[in-house]
Parts: sequence; structure tokens; C-alpha cells
Amino acid sequence: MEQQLIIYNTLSRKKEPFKPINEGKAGMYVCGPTVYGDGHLGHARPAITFDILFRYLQHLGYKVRYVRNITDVGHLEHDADDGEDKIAKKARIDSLEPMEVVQYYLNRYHKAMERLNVLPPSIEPHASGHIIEQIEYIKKILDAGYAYISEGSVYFDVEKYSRKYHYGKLSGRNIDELLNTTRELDGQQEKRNSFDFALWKKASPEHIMRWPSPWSDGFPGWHLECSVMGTKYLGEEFDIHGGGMDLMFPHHECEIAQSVAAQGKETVHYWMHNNMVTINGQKMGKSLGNFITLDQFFTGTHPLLSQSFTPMTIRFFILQAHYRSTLDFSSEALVAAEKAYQRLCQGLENLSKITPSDKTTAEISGLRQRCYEAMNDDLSTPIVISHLFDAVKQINTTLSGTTTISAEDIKELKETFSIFMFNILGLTLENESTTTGNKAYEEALDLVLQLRQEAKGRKDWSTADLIRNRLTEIGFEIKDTKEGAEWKLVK
RNA sequence: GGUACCUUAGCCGAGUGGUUAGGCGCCGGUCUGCAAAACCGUCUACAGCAGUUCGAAUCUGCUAGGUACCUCCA
Repeated sequence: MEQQLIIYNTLSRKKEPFKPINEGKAGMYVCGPTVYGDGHLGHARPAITFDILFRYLQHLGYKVRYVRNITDVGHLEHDADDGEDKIAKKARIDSLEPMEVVQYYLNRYHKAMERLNVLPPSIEPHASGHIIEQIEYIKKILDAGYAYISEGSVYFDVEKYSRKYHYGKLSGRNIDELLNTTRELDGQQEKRNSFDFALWKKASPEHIMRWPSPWSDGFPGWHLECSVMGTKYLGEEFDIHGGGMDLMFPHHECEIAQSVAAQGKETVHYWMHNNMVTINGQKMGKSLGNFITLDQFFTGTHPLLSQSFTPMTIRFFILQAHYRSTLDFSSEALVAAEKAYQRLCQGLENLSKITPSDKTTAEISGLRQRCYEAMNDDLSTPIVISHLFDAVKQINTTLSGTTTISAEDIKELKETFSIFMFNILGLTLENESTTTGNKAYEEALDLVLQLRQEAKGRKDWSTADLIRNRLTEIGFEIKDTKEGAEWKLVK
């Protein structure tokens, strides 16, 4: 069936049909993490959002190259008076090599992404590995006349650029208002205008992350790496650039300016921005210190968490909101997501228990098509999920004997779940290690439950309840089914 | 201060100019010795005011509240 994916382009502020530059191929670049701390829930949002896009483009048959960078140099920190960058600062505190810090947090980031079932990108370039390319890129901007050298640093000449091009087209700003609203920053006196941004920054003597360049020993500016690595791996023009909304200005605005200055044309055709995760209505972020790390979710070790949450609950929670909406976190909302996800999984499991009928009376027709329509409409994962829940209802109703489903339609349902729940939404069934383990331990539990069954047989309710209550206290969940008692370890 | 965006039932969250989003929770029911689990049913909202319209929660204006960006930030 013909599918036309529609995506929202921040540049036009409209939903647009996705038309790739090269037929059958798609190039996407997403701003990855700065690896100087553990990933938190906010980091999971773009990772999962663009994982969905990556998966869906592939599902639609595109050959996709997905580049997600690792920022391990260059982000200036305001509270460091000499422009020391974040990686170096953390390293000093911990008495570690900067690259040791990078590797440590990168490993942890990868681990968390894997648990969230976020596919690794095609290429994961490090900024520190592309210093030469960044220097070359700066030279191009200098040659084009849109940058100037000052005290060993190189700055982008925004004022000059804006005479010919629109600086602010992505974020909806104009230069006059920037003049009045840009705050005082370090190194201001070196710049012609306060809104000029650094392409290359001279390192102060104590700055340990530094590279030689024609201008000084120093490090590349804030926004350069994405322009450079994006074009290096995806070409001077490529299809999609994604990232968090908070990066729109100045980061992505500067990227546009850099690429236009360096190559005379824009690089990106579709800009996509995911919205923020909020906590008590406020953005969850490093600067506010109100973040909860992914590991804290997985282990339940944070005062705001009532319990631990599985990676799939986190993933499901994020997918229940559209990526362009803010998503407000609360422990209560996560518990709801956990229950909902269990219901979805249970529904799928119930599908296998249905005895096929000759014909289908349950309302399940068009499910697959509706799911495609939702995905094509700017990746409306909440709608896909709601359609899957509609199917769950029909499955459960059928299982209770009210309606029927034919063998053919059961197959169709299974395929649809497989495509959307697993392949596209990237959800996985939680592995049931809670019911397996040591053989002797399993048999002992079965024996205890058998004793309870016998107690029930002679209507010795006090003994039966004692066993059940004690097992529940210990942490087991006991289910009495028609086939006998089942147990599983809950926590 | 500038710019942009948001305000949906107890909670989280979709969507739309006229028809039930979905989930959680609550309540009721089925099942059960009683429970739990599971399943079924119910609960019907769109910040306020004015306007456009046959009809607006959906469009327009104003008001109130909130958020984001303007500084590193996903």
C-alpha cells in the first residue's frame, strides 16, 4: 500500500510530505548527548523519538543513514570564567583524563539506550575526532568573509551575514531584537557584536582540552561540530536534522548560518524538534538540577519515585505523548503507563488463546491501515497505541465469548501487532525471568502451592490464606486460575 | 522586556468546525470460599469573556494563568 509520510518541519512551521533528496534513501542527523553526566529522562525523549523515525523510515523501505553525534568538546560553560568547557571541568574535579570521563559516561549512555531498545545509529561521530574537519570548515567561513579573527579566537559575523541572509529564520527571531536581548557573556569584548558566536576559541593556559589551529591552541566553538559532521557523513544537503526544541536557538540557528556561509546554501531540508519532558510543569534539565537519571528509574532510587520502572515502561510512557507536546512526568503517570503497557502485552498474549471461528464479528477491520495513517501523520504514536488498545478490547471480548475472530484475522492481528508494537514502536515484551531460576526453588514453590491447594480442598481456608498471604508478603504474586495456581516474583 | 508555544474530565494525554480518542484511577459487575489477577461496564472535559458561523472545545480578538527560548541544556 502506498504510504506518504508527513512530518512537521520547524522551518516552515507546517506539516510537509517527506520527499527525500535521493529516491529511496534518507539521511538524518540528530544532536546527541554531551557525555559529562548520566543520561536522564529528558535525554530519552529525542533518542526514542528519532529512533521511531529511524525505524519507520526503514520500515517504509528507505535505506537510512542515521548520524547521531557525541559531544565531547566545545560547549562553553558560563560559570567558568575562562571558558573552560564542561568535560574539562568535570575531569579536573574527578582527577581523570577528559577522555576517560567521556568514555565512562558514553558507555553508560549506550547501556541505557540499549535497555530502552533504542537502535544504535549508523554512525556515531565524536566532535573530538573531527577537529581537522572543523578547522577546514572555519577556513571556508573565513574565506567567504563571514567570520573574523580576534585575540586568537574566530567569531561568526552575524551582523554581516544578516545583511544578506535571514539569521533567525528557524527560531523566528530577527537581529534587531537579538541586539536588545542578548545578555552579557564572557569574551564579549573580543566580539564585534554580542550575538556573534565562536567558531574557534583560544584556550586559556589551564584548559586541558586543546588542539592546535592556525589561530591558536584552542577548541572548536559551540555549534560547529554538527554542521561539520552532518555534511561529512550525509552530504552538503541532507534530509532531516533532529534534536530537542531547546536546541533550536541558538544551536540550530547557528548551524544554518554556518552552512550557508561555508557552502552558500542550506544543508537541511526538514528540521524536526521534540518537545521537553517536564517535572511539576518545568523542563527537566541539567541546569535546573531537577532531573531523574535513567538508571534511577530502572532502580527506583530517587525520592520522587514510588517504585522502579522497567525500560519498556519508560519507552511506552514517552510514546504515549506526541513528540511535539510537552510530557509531564510524575510517578503516578508512570505507574499508569506501566499498567497500560501490561494491558497491551496481556492483550497480545490473549490473542494466542483465541479459538478461531469461521467468521469475524469483532470490530478489527482496518486496524493496520489506521495505524499506518497515524504514523504517517507526523509520527502520531499515541494514536497508534490507542488503535492497538482498541484491538486489545476486541481480543478480550472475543476471548470472553461475546464475539468471534477468524483464523485469517487472528493472523492479521498478530502481524499488525508485530509490525507496529515491535518493529516500529520498538517495544519488547519484558522477559519473564521472574518465573524462572533455580529448579529446586521452583519446585519448592510449586510444592507450597500444592499444599495450599490441598488445604483449599478440605476447606481449610485459614491455612490456604496463610500460605497465600505469606507468599505475597515475601514478594510473590499468586494467581488462582482455572488451571490451578500460578506464581511469579513481583519485585 | 522580546519571541514562540500551551491551558482538554481526579491524573497522564490524543484529536477535531457538527459523530465515543486511548490509558490510569474511581465506582459497579463477571470470576473466586474470600481475595488477588484478569476481563466487562460506567464516569463525558475542553481556562474565562466576546465575536465569526446554521453550529466552536476546534476559527478570530481580548483577558487570566503557565512553559520554553533569548546563557550550557535533549
